[in-house]
Amino acid sequence: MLEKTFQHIPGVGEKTEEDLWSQGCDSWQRYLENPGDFIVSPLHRKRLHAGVLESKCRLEEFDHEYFRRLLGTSLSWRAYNQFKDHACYLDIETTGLSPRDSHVTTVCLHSSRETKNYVLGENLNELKSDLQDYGYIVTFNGARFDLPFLRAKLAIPFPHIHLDLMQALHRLGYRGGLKYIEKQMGIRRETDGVGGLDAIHLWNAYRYGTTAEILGEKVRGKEALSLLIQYNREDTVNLVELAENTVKLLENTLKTK
DNA sequence: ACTCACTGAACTCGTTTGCA
DNA sequence: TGCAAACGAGTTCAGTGAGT
Repeated sequence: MLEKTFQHIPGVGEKTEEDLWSQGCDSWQRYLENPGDFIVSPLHRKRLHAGVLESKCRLEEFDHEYFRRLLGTSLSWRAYNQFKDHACYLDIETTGLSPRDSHVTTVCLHSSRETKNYVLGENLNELKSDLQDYGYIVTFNGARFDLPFLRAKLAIPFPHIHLDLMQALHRLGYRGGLKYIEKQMGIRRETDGVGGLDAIHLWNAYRYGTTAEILGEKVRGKEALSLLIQYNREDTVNLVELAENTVKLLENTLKTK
């Protein structure tokens, strides 16, 4: 999908890209082979040629910062398939909603290579350097929650291409939270019924020895942490199927245009 | 409960097109 | 070549909604 995208080239918008596609110009390669076959204004021709050549080079180098800058948030999904091997899926749990008076308690980072959990007071400080191994991040509502939280609390920069599935699914007409949309798409989870507020209770049960009542069961200590990690892990691992479905659906909306 | 990035509508401004 | 109309990209801003 990325290699048929022209909108990231400065001066080229949705209309010009649609116009190129309707003329049969459906990839960078096709444009470079026979640029004269396609009717575009002289200004667009100049920009397209330079833009397509540069895009090809940057993709060969997997220059995620280049594509992050030019694709922006609404088109980041188009780079998903090309950057899948460089992608990680991220979800965090915290003690509240605001970074001002809350902490990050656990984080899960999932990729094709490994699934790693980070826990406050244990290995949370490893997250920042581990993230440098990736060029693409997938989250659910991460643009407004996970990433700003990590920036504020752990000073983590995010030069990655970011696919926020909530925003992408919103454009497809899906409303509601992660668990609700998972159900709609037939994605199952072991920790069904556990929510974000429970994650706070589980952390307190682990850290301060209080008792948390989760799905009618009383848990505390290591058992509470173990359930919190499992919940965090499922939130993250399920993003893979959700991302695959979302990107396919977005591709279909373009085909039916 | 609190936060703020994103969306979409409305607008501006530069470019292209069509005609004489 | 010059002009006016049409088009499209970019910018601004208010409202929305889901995370723990």
